[in-house]
Amino acid sequence: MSATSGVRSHQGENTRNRIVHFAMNLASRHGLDALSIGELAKELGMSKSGLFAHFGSKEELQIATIEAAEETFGCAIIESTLEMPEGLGQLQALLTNYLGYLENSVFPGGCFFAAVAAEFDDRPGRVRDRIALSMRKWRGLLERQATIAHQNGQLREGVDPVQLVFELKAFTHEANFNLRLLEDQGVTQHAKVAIRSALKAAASEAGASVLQVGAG
Amino acid sequence: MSATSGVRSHQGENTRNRIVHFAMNLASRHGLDALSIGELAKELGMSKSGLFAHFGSKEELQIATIEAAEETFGCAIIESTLEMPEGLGQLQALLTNYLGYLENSVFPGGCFFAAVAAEFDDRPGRVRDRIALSMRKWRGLLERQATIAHQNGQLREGVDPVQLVFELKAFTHEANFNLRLLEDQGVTQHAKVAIRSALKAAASEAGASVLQVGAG
DNA sequence: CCTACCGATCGGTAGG
DNA sequence: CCTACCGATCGGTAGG
Repeated sequence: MSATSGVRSHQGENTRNRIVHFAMNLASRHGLDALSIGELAKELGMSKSGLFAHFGSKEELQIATIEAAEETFGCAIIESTLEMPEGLGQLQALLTNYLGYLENSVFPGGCFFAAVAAEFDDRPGRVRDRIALSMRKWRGLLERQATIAHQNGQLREGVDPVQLVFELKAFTHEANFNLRLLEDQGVTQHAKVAIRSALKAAASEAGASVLQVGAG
Repeated sequence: MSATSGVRSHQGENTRNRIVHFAMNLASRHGLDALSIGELAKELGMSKSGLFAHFGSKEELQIATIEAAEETFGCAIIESTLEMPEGLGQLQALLTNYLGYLENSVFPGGCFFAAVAAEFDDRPGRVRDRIALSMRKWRGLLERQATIAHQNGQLREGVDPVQLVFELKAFTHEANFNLRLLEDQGVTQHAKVAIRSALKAAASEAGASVLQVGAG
């Protein structure tokens, strides 16, 4: 990156980033529909039409918000695993990072995608499609590592990588759900126990050697 | 019930029931907040204020809608299990019925409670509290049967009934989630396989004899 | 980025 | 149950 490339960052882009970042945190708590352009403008100290001009429609604002959340999700959960050897170890790391993302409240309203997926799952359109794309990417990442684990002989015979990922992902979603609505003590503990025992049950001897004992 | 007791059913109650029933199906798709009194009145062919008079506030309408959904949930899932012997068999039947409730679209938007729980989990108030009560009742029912199974020697030593219910409930929620957003083929199949193998792994010899082989 | 404005719809009320 | 209405807010536009 050259010293002058920063010139390309117009002030408009910075403002847009500020808007989207604020919208992302708000949407994790109250949903993408409760994102009112007027309220957003008031809280950011700008005029409604000034904010609106950055997007052109509420739908565009919602999609930009989803894309920003996807990047935040990637930084919190995926990025640190990319240098690990692929397979069972990376799969376990992704799940551990997801639970950390819940515990650390990376979004103030819990998992952004769980929240907006439930909100839009019955409303066809571009917003729903963009959310579904994010969810498929995440599931694909988990399934890819489970499949590599399978190919590397890290899973016991007869273990279906897709079925395994269904079960592991179920535990992470249930943790988010219980944490948000029921505010249980140590609810992520249930998820950690479930994930650890599912991974141990699925691992071959070669696989067991790469599992972190203390982690989820 | 005497032949004249029906006189107590005022016409107002019938209208109220019609409203709540319609609201319940609408809310399973678009949420309890999108329940607009004006739209609801239009679709039911009555005036806004006429409909409003039955509840006095939108919050009361939302709570009445949750209570109606709880009854529908009970009829679809719980009622038929009450005459079964308690323990592992009833636990399995409740889970099987839940998956049937998804497959049969008892609510047009999937599981009513999963939808509204995600919507209100970050909005303190009476609506959220009523949703949380429903969820705790349902979880309590599952934990009760798992505990009875434990006491009856239907579970293997070392199996924690609460942990077991966490895992089983996770599979049912994941099925609802995938079914709504990702519209996967045979997604309840993953849940059925997961539930069956979790129950089999948790069951003692005595427990295994009460499990239905074909069921979830 | 702004002010000023549009029609539509919101929850809720007055009065019958 | 109704008509008629309230103030507030919605997404979006005109014009600068």
